[in-house]
Amino acid sequence: MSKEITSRSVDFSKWYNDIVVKAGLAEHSSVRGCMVIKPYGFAIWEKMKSILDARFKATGHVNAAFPLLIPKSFLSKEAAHVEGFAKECAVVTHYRLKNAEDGSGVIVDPDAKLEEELIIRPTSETIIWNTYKNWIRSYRDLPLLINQWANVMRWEMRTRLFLRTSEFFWQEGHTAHATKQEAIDETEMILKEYANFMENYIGVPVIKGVKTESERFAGADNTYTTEGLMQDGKALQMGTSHFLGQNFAKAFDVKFQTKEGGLEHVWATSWGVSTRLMGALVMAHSDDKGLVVPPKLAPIQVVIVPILGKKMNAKLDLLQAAVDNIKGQLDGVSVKYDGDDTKRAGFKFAEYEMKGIPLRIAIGPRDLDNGTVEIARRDTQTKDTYSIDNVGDTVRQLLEEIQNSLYQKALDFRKSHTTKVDTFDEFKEVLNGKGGFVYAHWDGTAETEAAIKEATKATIRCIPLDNEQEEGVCVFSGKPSKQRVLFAKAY
RNA sequence: CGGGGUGUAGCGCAGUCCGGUUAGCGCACCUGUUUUGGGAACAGGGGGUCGCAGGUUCGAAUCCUGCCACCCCGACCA
Repeated sequence: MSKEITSRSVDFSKWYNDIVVKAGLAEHSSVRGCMVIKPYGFAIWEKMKSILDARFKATGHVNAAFPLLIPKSFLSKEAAHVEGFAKECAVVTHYRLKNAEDGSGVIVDPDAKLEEELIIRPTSETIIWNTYKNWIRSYRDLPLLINQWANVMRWEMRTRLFLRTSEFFWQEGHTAHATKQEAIDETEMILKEYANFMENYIGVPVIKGVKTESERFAGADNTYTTEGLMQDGKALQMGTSHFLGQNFAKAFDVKFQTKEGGLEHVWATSWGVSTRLMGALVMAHSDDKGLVVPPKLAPIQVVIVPILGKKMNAKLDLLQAAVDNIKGQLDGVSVKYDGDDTKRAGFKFAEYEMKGIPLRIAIGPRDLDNGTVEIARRDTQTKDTYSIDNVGDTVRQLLEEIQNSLYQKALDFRKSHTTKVDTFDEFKEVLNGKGGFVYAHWDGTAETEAAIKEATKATIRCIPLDNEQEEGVCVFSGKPSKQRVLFAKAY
């Protein structure tokens, strides 16, 4: 057994790391804080991308690409923005290397110092709004609905594969609108798209809500979020959508002429999801045998493994016919046939379980005699024998069942890990016990929020949208409160 | 940036305290034979600047000095 995975119950972090590495999703690179996303991991990310990209386009957005490097001065134009990001920016100071005179290798050429340093984008609002200034003149240029798929860099102190790396991949939408309401509508529309994707594709139920001021994106008037719950009872912010007000329009002086001839600053949004979603996928569904990939995101949905050997050697023609038969019935399903005769079937079973392939079809000599196949579900680890004649229908139905069942399981988990509390003792007890989401009354002040974080490490994940209004008192300060907010320990 | 730990074959490790054959083990890899319905067995084989740089010594993976890298735990964050 060369590929043992640390059990979730022993060490959740180690378990997570083991899955990511051993399922072939990603590994640490030689660059501190940066990972290599391996082909299998990237294939899943590509599926996420193509689904999201289609939705962005269906809702009127187009893709573009803006520079990786941003003049340092741009960042400082929006006060809150610079405050939020300055501490984690990588800075380019020179544009040339040269050989050291003592032959010790290559060094930075001190004569090639940049007049203005460039930062590697931690996010692109500034370079984009600097550009939008030139693109927007009239109300007829609006709305401007642009997305970019890009990598960004934030110099993190501590990193974890997919969940927090210095460089990460994401999409960032940046839109400009003529009215405040239109920008808010855009922000909320995207949030719904995100939630839909997370629930129906990744299979993770999410709470939609708005962030408190202290958790808000640097430069936003309002930040909307989708919060998922992982198997260890910690929350993961899976996507955010920001209403930027006129902050960037004012900082970069982006005005448009109205129909009536007036001159006004435009209203903005930005929104993004990142490769962090890969982490959510892992932590929501996987088990001690490895990764579990929801069928809709699986690069390979079905793997066919023949049971090779002496008995099978006499029936290779029949095997080929059976494989062709199965593949013929699975048009539109992603199928891999693994006829590698240097590895044994048992080895392959374990390997594909590690990689989370939703369905495995095994065909042995007995199956060929009986006109059957054995189909194993990755999620439930159950095996059953089915007739080969309608394997297409069977597979399609099972894939759908798996997709639904993963979501349902995650939903059940969330239900059993969501607690309403009315006292601070209860609050601490739940967080130190089973964890999960905690709904509690909060007096609405940043001081209380900070004090609770200090005392429990839990933060306000969001104030849920359409939140039930209910009179109560803050669990911490005892001051009056009109609603419960969502607390959790978070990634 | 603080605390802890680790650097020896692709991966995981032993050896380091107490210096001394040709640096060893498991997995992986290559060749062959027998196998093949849940990670095959046997036989043979290839693969090493012992993190880097100095120093001590007849002799250094091992002792000394300096440096570097990475991982884990905290503070910051999607």
